[in-house]
Amino acid sequence: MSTIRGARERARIEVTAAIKDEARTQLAAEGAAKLSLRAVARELGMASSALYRYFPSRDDLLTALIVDAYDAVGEVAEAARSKAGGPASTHAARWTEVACAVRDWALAHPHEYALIFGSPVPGYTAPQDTVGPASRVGLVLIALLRDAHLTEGLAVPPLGPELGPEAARMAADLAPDLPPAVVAALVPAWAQLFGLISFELFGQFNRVVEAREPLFRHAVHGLGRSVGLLDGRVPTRTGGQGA
Amino acid sequence: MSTIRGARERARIEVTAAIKDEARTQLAAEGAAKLSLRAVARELGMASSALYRYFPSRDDLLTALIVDAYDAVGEVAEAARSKAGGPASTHAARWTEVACAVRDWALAHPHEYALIFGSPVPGYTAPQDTVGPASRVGLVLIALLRDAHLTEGLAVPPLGPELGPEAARMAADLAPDLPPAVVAALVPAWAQLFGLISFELFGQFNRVVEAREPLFRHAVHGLGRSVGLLDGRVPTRTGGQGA
DNA sequence: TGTACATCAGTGAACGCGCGTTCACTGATGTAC
DNA sequence: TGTACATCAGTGAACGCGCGTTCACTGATGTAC
Repeated sequence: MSTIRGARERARIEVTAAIKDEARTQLAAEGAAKLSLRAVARELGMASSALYRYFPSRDDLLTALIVDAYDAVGEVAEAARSKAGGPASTHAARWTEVACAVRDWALAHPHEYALIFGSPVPGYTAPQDTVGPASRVGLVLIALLRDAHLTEGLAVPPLGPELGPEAARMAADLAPDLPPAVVAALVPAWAQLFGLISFELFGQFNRVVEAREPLFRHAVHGLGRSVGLLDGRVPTRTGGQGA
Repeated sequence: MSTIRGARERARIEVTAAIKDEARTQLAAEGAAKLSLRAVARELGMASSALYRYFPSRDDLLTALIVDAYDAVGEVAEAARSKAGGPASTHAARWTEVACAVRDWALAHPHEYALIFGSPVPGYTAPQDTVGPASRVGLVLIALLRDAHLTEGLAVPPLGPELGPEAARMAADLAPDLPPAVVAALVPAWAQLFGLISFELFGQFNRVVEAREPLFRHAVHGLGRSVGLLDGRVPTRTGGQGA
């Protein structure tokens, strides 16, 4: 009977979720390196050996948390893009909203952020399952730029000749419909966005920056300009709707 | 006798250095979280208790490694600034050389880099001793911009009014002789520079970027422009030698 | 509907490990007179 | 120059801890006939 089998399956899903939730709690309390199966089991009132029915090893639990974290921040970014501003709002504004949403998520989940954007956990190598979720934020940025390219147009950034082949290769891989120069600007901008967040989160801004959100918005606005988004202050306009 | 006391002191200095060297080796092999006093002692052929004559606890050894790492990358940046190009070279070129030197150091010492720019080690909070060394790279960038400001001049970046007070505060703290708008651009640029390096080092560029050095130079060049460095392509020029 | 069997979640004890830190000690190095 | 004493690097045993993982097991849930 599918409902009865469903019951067992539902129980499995619930316990799996409970394990991950408790693991996330411990992550927030102690960090990834100190995450221990025994402590999770203890807190859940189970024998530590029981967890092996759900995750074959500690590393697999870690992998699940990593995938979840990538998915969480990816979802936040996607939501911010589709929600941000009415149709009247500019793509530059949407760009900023996506970046702020990612930052907000990071501030709310610092240890999950560190898990995916901090130093790799020693002795742990990310398996293939993580590469899809890992690219979701990047895909949001690409989609946003594509959208801008097709409507407002983009101020295509300058591109030195020594970067031509790599820009073409990356564009072919990531966004064949965008000018290579835009892709060659976007990839670093993506890294730089997370540099801003990491510095704030990991304490490098302590005793240096006080008004962090305004400075972040300022920098993100600049990043938007660097990838070609028009903000009204730049009158020159290249590309655009099929022109 | 000072030579005899010197002998004891010199021995102390040598053993301290040997401990840190071995600890760095283990850092490179296993990462910071797995660094253990016992393993260091074992490798050195000492009793583990002997290390307590040199470092009162594991955390103090970690702190020493952190300070050393900040100092190492700071020195590399300073050397790159004073060495880069003859007097004929532009400040934009020097900016790029400093950034490349930092990146080269990071690629050569990935675990030491992760120690200072990755996620904080769980349960460890950096003591006061680290704040001086931690700012050395930033100081190099400030000095470079100051130099540019006094000779070539800087294209002062735009600054929204909402950031005015924070920009003024940061400028007063960090570089009272630079325009606040430049400081408000430099601080994020500093974070973004390390964002580029971290993404490369921590694996986010895997399967995305192949020609990493050219892309890095490209992005760093853009960062230089964002803080107002003139690269010949920007004819407008503000500020400058007292003008 | 009832019975025999298979599946599978969860138990609890155990293995073997490495860790940070403390402590009383030995013996060599340095110091004061 | 020689002797008594203080300093200090280094030892080795021990404490108490938590960890990941395995294994034989119990008992409840689901399945086939």
